[in-house]
Amino acid sequence: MTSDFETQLRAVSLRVTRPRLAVLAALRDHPHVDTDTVIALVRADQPTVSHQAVYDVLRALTDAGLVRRIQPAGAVACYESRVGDNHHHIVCRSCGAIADVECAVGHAPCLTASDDHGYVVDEAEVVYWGTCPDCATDRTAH
Amino acid sequence: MTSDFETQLRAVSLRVTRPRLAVLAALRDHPHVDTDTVIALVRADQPTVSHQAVYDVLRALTDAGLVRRIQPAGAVACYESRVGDNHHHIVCRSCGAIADVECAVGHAPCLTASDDHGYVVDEAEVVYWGTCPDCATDRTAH
DNA sequence: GCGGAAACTTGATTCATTCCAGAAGACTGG
DNA sequence: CCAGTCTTCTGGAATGAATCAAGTTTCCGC
Repeated sequence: MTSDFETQLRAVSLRVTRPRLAVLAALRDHPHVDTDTVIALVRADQPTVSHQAVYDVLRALTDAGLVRRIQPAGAVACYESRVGDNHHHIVCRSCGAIADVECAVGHAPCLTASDDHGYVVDEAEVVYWGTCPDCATDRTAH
Repeated sequence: MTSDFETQLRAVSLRVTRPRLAVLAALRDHPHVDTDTVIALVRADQPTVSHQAVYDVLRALTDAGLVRRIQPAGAVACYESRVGDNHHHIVCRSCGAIADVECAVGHAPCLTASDDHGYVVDEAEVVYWGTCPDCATDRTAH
């Protein structure tokens, strides 16, 4: 598993360092975490890692395509390690929880813009907004 | 036109003030502007308006549903006055320009999550990422 | 092992956004 | 038309995620 991360890093020509392995491990175990949480998780394993290193690593991994950065409006940036499978997210308006949603159609016919204004579109991102089960229960229970 | 804004404000039980009218006018004339630009546009008409008032007004108008807040990942918040017509946006990765896209299908069949994880979904937001014509030209011309 | 380059540490800085207290302005009932 | 009341606005300070900068350490090919 650790060696798996190592393989991933080498595949994109990135050096294998402890902070990077720790970040990848943290994201594997905790999907949809914000930067602060990543820092805390990494430090549980490697206490001397600076927050700057985590920001740096997350940027490097995002640029390399190993992790994906998601940032719903009004929330801080979150990261996840699932990439390349075209899935989307549901965000709770109340508590900010994020859940994965498989792309309903796979080949995404609906995600071709009707009028692209001359833009070259390379990705369509879908965010569903709603209320998560916990918050819905709270509201009903009042 | 000004009286039109006044009618809109009264319809949602908001007081009619100069800053609010100026913000609505600015958004009508300039779609997809960030907060700083709104402040500049408002001050062109009402030089004494504080930045805090603009933030306050934008929040009030957003809560009331008169304007819509959009915030693509990695960009500051932008606002637009088109609401209620279920349109989406194309964002240029290079320069951040935003263009409107009509909803391709109207009733949005593709925007029903395949597995909602128990969430109550009330909105599906679509953001297309790509390159705008200007940036595409620059890149080709090199 | 060794040299060069990428990555990390520490600390300060930026900038959008929010918080706060007091003053001003807008609506309601008389 | 006028006073009272409550929302809204002004001005200034504070917050916090994210970035920048300089110097040191670590990694990798040779």
